[in-house]
Amino acid sequence: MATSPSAVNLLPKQTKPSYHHGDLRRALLDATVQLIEEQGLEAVSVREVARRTGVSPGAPFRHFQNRTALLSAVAEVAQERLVQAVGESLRDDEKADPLQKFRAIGIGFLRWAFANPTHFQVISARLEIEFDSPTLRDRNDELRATMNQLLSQATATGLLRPGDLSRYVLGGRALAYGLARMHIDGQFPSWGIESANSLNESIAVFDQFIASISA
Amino acid sequence: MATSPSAVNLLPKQTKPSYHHGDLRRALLDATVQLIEEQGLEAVSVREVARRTGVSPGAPFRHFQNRTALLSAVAEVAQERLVQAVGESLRDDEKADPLQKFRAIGIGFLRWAFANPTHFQVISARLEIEFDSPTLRDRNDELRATMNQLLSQATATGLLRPGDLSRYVLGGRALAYGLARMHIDGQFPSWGIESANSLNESIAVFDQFIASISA
DNA sequence: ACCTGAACACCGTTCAAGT
DNA sequence: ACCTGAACACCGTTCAAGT
Repeated sequence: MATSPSAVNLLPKQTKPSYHHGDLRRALLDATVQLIEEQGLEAVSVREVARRTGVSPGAPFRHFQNRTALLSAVAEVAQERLVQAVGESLRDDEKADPLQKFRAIGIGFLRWAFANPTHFQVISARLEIEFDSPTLRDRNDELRATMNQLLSQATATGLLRPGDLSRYVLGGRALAYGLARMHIDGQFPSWGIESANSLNESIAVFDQFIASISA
Repeated sequence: MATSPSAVNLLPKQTKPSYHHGDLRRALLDATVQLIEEQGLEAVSVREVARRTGVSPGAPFRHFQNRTALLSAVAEVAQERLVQAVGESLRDDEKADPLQKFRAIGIGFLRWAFANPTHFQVISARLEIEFDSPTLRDRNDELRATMNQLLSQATATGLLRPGDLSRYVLGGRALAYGLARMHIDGQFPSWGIESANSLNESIAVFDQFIASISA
């Protein structure tokens, strides 16, 4: 109750919270996300984040080793949500056949990336810089294993066109990743696709890929 | 002859060229590329580029409006080379069938991107920031038109699986783009693929895509 | 016409000193 | 234990002054 922002009954003169016991780390992450949403990734400076959070320029360095670590932490949170969204998309199609489940992973990825372009951009930027954290690697391994299994099952039930399974997996992943990147890079307009339609079009492209690799 | 760097017969004491008539613009571009190759995109500062070129901190601004414009100019050169490489790849397969030509475009793209990761990264970074130059848009339109034609012909000659042509085109492009991005992002190792093998594997994935969309 | 070099307003990061 | 605020070495960019 004491940490709740709505608990303003005592000491109303304390306008700026001192964060001396509050959750500065979380506040910094929130401010960073908001700053990215307002001004883009490039505009993120540790000083500006500190300013928005009402602390001194040096304060963030008690919680994050450097600017990269701050952005990396934002990416970590974002990736957690992405993985969760993909997982939910998979669970929504629980009764579907293996190939439809494989599709659900890709569609879940696309839906989330298009709905959260800022977060996807941070994830993507992290990949560009950081040489994989162990948690990230584990999650990748897990998801890849799931996709491989699904395609094995699809093969067993005669749903899949013959071919190298892990190359279908990598292909699906690269396709979804490429579409999402093209979106955040603003490439769709120059491909004759209005922004409003880019998710639908991307899903259609992915669906045609799924149809192509069907038996 | 006066502008040739090998014409060092007169005035050997003039160790640092003054660039007062030389091609400072080109020298700055070269220094930028070299800096990116040595230290990465993030390390590019206008001041460091100026330092390496032997000019004052303000000099580059006579040739480029700002840091972004400098990087953008590097990207422009890079993109020219990419387009040229793709064109050559296409011409190498002049006698091939339409679908093989379509394949040649994708493979040419992949080969170039993997052989020139630095340049590809700059191109990709530019897309992230700049809202398409007219030249870029034209080149995109042209290439897309070519790919569409090829798939039309492939359909006419019964080589292509039924489906939406422009979605195959977009799919092929997104797939190649995604694979190239995964490479420069260093994602292949965490996909169980050694860096040395990532081009071959990417080509194999793309080839399996081509096979999938074959009739 | 093209470059210098000082100047300004910023940054990331560190670290003693405060609470 | 956690934050402040001064300090340092950078940056991007501008602009008078030099050649």
